[in-house]
Amino acid sequence: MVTIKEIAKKAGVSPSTVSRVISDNSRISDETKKKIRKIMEEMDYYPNVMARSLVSKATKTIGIIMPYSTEKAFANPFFPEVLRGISKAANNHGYFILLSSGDTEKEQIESLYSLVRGSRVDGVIVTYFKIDDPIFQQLKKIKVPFSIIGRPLKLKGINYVDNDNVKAAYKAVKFLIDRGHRRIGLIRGSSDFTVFVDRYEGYKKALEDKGLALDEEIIVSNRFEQEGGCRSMKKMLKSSQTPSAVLVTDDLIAFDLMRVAKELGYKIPDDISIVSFNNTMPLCELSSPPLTSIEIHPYKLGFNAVEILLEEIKGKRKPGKKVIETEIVHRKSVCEK
Amino acid sequence: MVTIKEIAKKAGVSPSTVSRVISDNSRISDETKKKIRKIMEEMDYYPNVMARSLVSKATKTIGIIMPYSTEKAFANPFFPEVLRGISKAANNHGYFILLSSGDTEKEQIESLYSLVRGSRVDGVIVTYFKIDDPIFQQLKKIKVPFSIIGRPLKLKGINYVDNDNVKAAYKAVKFLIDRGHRRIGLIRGSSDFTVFVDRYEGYKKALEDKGLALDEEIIVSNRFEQEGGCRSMKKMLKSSQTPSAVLVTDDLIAFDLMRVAKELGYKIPDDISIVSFNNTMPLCELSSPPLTSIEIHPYKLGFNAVEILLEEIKGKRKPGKKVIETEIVHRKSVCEK
DNA sequence: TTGTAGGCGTTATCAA
DNA sequence: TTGATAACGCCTACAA
Repeated sequence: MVTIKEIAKKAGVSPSTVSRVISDNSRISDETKKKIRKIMEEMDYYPNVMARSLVSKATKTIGIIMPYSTEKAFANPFFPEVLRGISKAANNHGYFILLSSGDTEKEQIESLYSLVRGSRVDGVIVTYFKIDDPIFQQLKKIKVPFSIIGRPLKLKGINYVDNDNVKAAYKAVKFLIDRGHRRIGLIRGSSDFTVFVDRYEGYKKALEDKGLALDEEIIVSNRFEQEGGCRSMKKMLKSSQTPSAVLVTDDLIAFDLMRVAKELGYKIPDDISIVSFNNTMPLCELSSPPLTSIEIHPYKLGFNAVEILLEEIKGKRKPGKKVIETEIVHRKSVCEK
Repeated sequence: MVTIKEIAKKAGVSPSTVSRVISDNSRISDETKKKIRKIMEEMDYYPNVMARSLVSKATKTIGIIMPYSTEKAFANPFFPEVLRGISKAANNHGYFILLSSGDTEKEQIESLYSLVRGSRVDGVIVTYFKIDDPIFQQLKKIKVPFSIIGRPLKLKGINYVDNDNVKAAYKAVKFLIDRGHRRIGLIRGSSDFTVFVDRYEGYKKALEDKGLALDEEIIVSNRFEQEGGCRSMKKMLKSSQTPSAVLVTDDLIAFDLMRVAKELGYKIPDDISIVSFNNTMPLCELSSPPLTSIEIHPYKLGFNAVEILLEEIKGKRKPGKKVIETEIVHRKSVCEK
């Protein structure tokens, strides 16, 4: 491994001169610069990042935290897509990305801890927001710059990127109402995540604004537990008055719903219209019928999470938020009534 | 940031003593150890990784290379799944993972270069093998331990993890033949990747063994180009004698084929049976009909790529390979003839 | 069992 | 415009 010293020796100058050439310091003669650059080339020199970080206190690396376990995270195409955006933005700025892992909450926290405390990263991006997740306390405690994808509960001094989920759900419900639907069900998703809370909020608001009553009978709360979820879906569909449309907070769940509905003999969209979230590709296009879904632009979410974070790291701005627009992608799972 | 020195001062010992306690050196009295550990706890000490790597020459980090662009890579659920396996194994060994990015071949190589030459990583995993991809020359040139997911062309001295793709394709074709199919088409995939070359090999071998002729008319080479792909598929389906079954080298392509086939009025599996590769979930289950596909265990591929790599890094073994078994997952896209 | 001193590869400060 | 020198935080002979 060739070092700055060896270059210096070969060039007959001091190590500091070489260092200055590397940083393109203005007070080095062009002549020396040229000479030294040539030697660096010849000797195939590359600066040692470790040594550099040791003095500069910066690693040019950001840590990424996925929901534990990474296992589940990757199952949902949302996260790879977010990662893509992060990757791209980081790359643009010459930053590297380090994936934090951990199958349990505890491992997750340990991983974060060692990442930050060991000075492996300059900042951290958390790809989700979950209420009461201890990771956020940890994050504040260890005082590392971070940004969140999702809406945190307490906003002061926190960077985050999010969709306006209230609005998105509102628009979706309005979309259904405009097409003549009056009895609209909801599959909510875990209320531990602000995403789902917000979508619920938008749903309620839209019904209210249009003078439609909220009916708990056609609101399903269960989620990730496949089993309970299916049972609740069935219950909803068989309720005293079957909904003519359902808003679902995640495509993957919507597919389950479609399956359940078909099992019970309902036709989609004739008997039941469905609008869902995430516009998961190619799933939404391939399902039958193709699913009308709300594009939330996970790539942009990731991309902007990096931008915001780096602005803070570079001291250019105070923490703030960035909202990514959403739009409904029309397919075949909704009919007019 | 609390350092070893501060701990030393507080404890009234020398920094080296503290360092020895950290590495649990056997020649430090239990008493001192206990005392110092307590102080470290109190002062919330955490060793600085950069400083440590600077002297130890190890980063406890492995770099991951996805096909450029990371963009496309994540579109195929195969890669997230591989990443999961890598992540898990790395975590088990206390290693971190650094994602290499780059939208172009050139960027990719630069990224790898700075990763390795900057001493950011102890080793590298390449998640694919592409014939003549300059990344591999680069890899050899910079002399970094690495392992590959996929079968490299020259095997000597290279770590790799792979399925036996020849065998897998062979079994798939045999499976179709056993069910009465005699005219079996193939959608090959780019011959730049050994994966696809091998699957083609297995296909040919199976036909040969069973005394069936190879018919170029029902072998489609195009791939990633959506357009040309569809046209070729149509051509195959409309060939002088439509195949009763098709082997497809990637689920995502199989879905395209299904769509094209349906457009042309063919029923699946009644008119055309399909077997494909990757067992992409939940896609394979959700498609109609659900797709019979070959599980290649991407998680295991990733997991073992790490294991092999770390064995080499730790000097425990010579480079070698590891083969991951495959199996056909039976669904509804194949019928008896 | 512990301390001293030098070094890992860079950068930054202060002189020259 | 350049060179010494110290420092970043840690590790490891070599001494004691």
